[in-house]
Amino acid sequence: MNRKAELKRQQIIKAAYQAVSDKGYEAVTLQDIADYANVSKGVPNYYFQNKEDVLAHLLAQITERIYEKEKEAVEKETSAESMLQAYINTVFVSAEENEKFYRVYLDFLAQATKNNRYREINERFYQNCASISKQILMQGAKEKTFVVNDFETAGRAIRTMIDGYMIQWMMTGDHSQHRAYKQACYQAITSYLS
Amino acid sequence: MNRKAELKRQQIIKAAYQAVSDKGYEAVTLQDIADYANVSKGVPNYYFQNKEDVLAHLLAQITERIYEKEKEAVEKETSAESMLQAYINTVFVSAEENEKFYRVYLDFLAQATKNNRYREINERFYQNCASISKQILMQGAKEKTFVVNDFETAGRAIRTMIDGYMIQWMMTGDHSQHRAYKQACYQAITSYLS
DNA sequence: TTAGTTTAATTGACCAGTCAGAATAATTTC
DNA sequence: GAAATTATTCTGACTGGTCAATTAAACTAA
Repeated sequence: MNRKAELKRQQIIKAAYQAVSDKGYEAVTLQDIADYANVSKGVPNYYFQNKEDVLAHLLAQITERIYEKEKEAVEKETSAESMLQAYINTVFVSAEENEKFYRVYLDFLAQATKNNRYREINERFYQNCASISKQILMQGAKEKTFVVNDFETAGRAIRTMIDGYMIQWMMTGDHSQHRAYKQACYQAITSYLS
Repeated sequence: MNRKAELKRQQIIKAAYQAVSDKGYEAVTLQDIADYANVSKGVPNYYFQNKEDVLAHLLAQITERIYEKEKEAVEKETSAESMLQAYINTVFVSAEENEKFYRVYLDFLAQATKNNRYREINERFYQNCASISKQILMQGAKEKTFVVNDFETAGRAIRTMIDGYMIQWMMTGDHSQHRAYKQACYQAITSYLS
């Protein structure tokens, strides 16, 4: 019952993810989302308040999932360096997944400047990312692997470089450069932290 | 004659800039652009092929102007450190101008993943930025102020951090943090280069 | 049967681009 | 230098199309 409804909602969110990735945030229609989910046009409106509601759930879900993956990967490691490496590896999973995610995420970031709901969801994501960075940095400080004055500042710097490199990679439109950007990102961060 | 037409085109591009900043890339209509320019609906279509053409000219113009300002500011300086400082100062001009520019620019970046014309214009902008970074880094290497292995890599890293910090600042929605983000950006770059 | 779910049809709104004709500016002619 | 002619620019109604959201009808499974 409620379980089945939850599955349906998942189905719609997943379809919305694919649809936004293919067509872009604004271009996407409820019809598209319904088509990708193999349901009729009315269904998304039945399970969600409106189009924005579907998309807000989508943003919340993809950022939450990314965070959980990152957290899990980092917590498996023990040394600061391997934690950082695991973090970067999880962020730069693969060209295909990264392109899909950042196409959608970038669209939401652009919207977030005018939409408080998206901004809040993203704010939570940033804070989650900051908590991961802090974990890595504290380990690094303990080991004396990294030189850290202020955890807050350094944590922000890490996410800055990740997002910055990812966007630049996106703009090249060249999947084969994925590995190179990942390494450049890792080196920029370690260079910053030493 | 041709001069007058050019003024009119400028008027429309300027109006489009304001309109996109206020309403967002996709939400903006030709009617909005006409309204902001105080002309009737047909005028943008008279001076440009279509809506996308107006917006492509807008992107080309704002990126070109930013580049020219940055270049001019950097070339006034002589030491690597002051060049870098001048660069950052020009990027982080003021909260108001930065918000306006990045609101629009971020919208275009999101579009660029699906629009080759925008991607190419942005690519040119990236290359222009890279040439500025290179100028600073070469001076830094000569002075031995900065440690640089690869100009290409370091140049990209600089722009990465600038864009990353600017986006994070945008997401805070807090104008009063502008100065803090500027300094954080400067410190991250110098820290990376030493 | 009936509550939950899905489909199909409808409504009302919006928009890009077109175009015919109006208005204005430039040029020519006498 | 005024009138006539031509070129340029502007206007806004109109077209064809799209869309979100609503509604009512149909289906389904307990």
